[in-house]
Amino acid sequence: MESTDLRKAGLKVTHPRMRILEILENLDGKHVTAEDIYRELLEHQDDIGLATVYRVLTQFEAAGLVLKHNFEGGQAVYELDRGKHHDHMIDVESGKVIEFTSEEIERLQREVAERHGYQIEDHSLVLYVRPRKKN
Amino acid sequence: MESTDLRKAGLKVTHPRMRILEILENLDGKHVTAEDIYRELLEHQDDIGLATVYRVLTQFEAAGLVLKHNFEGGQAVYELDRGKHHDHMIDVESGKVIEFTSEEIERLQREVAERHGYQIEDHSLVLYVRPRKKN
DNA sequence: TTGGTTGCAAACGGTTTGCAGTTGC
DNA sequence: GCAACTGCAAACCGTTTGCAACCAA
Repeated sequence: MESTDLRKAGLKVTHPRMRILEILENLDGKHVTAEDIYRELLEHQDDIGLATVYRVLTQFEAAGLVLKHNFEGGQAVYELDRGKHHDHMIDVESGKVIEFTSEEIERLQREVAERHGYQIEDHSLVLYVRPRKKN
Repeated sequence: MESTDLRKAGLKVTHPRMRILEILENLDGKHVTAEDIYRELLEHQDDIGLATVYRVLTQFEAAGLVLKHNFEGGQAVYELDRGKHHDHMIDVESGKVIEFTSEEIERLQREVAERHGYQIEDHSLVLYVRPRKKN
C-alpha cells in the first residue's frame, strides 16, 4: 500500500497521509484509536495535529482504505481494510481483540434479514468473551 | 413493573424513577434516547433534569432493569429488559429498529468462541438492512 | 498558481460530575 | 434525622470545524 492508493482515492500525497498509512500497515491485525496514532507520530517527532489524524482517518474510511469500529461506546478504533471481511471477539479480561469469520453465521444473517423482507447492507457482530473455565 | 422493582434493586422510590419507568413501559419495543425521555417528561410538566434521566438510566441498567445499546456511534438508546434476549436489525432507510432472535446464530457464536478457547460473556449483533429490491 | 491540506484553537454534542438543597424512609 | 436523591451548571472527552498559513501538482 502506497502513494498510488492515495492518488487512486483522489487524495494528494502528503506527509501526514503517508505516515498514517505506514503506521496502519505496521499493525498486523491490531486496532488503534486516533490518539494511538497521534502519540506514535509524536514519538517520531512528526509534527502532525490530532485534528489531521481524524481528518485523514475519515478520508481513508470514505476511500475504503480503512475500517472504523465503535466497540463499547468509547473511542472509535481503526484498522486497514485488507479486503477479507471478519468479525471481532473481545477478551474482556485482557482487552485483546480476536478476528474471526463464519460463513455460516453470515448465511443465517442473510436468511433472517430476508425473512423480514430486507437485504443486508452491513452488519456488526462483536462477541465479548472470557477465557474458558477449565471446570 | 412497579415500585417493588425499584426497592428490589436497592433504589428509593422517587418520582423521577417512577416516571421514567412508566415511560419505558409504554414503549412496547421502541428504543429511546435519554433526551427522548427528557422531552417526554417536559411535555408532561415533570420538572426532572436531563442529568437525572442519565443517572436513573445508568442505575436501571446496573440493576438489570434496562438494556443500553450503542448503535452507530451517536446517542445511546435504551429499552426495558423484558427478559427475552434478542438482536437488532436497523432499516437504514427509515431508521426503524426490528428485533429478532436466532437460536442457531447464538449456537454458532458459542461454537466460534469455544473454538478459540473462550466463553461468551455478552455479544452485540446489529444488521443494517434495506428493504429488499424486487428485481 | 491555486485548490487541497494542515495546525491550532475553539466549538460541538452526548454524557458525567460537584455541589447545595430536597426527600424518602 | 440522615443518607439517598435531585436540579443546575460546569466539566468532560472524543471528535469536528473555522481559519489563516502552507504546499503538492
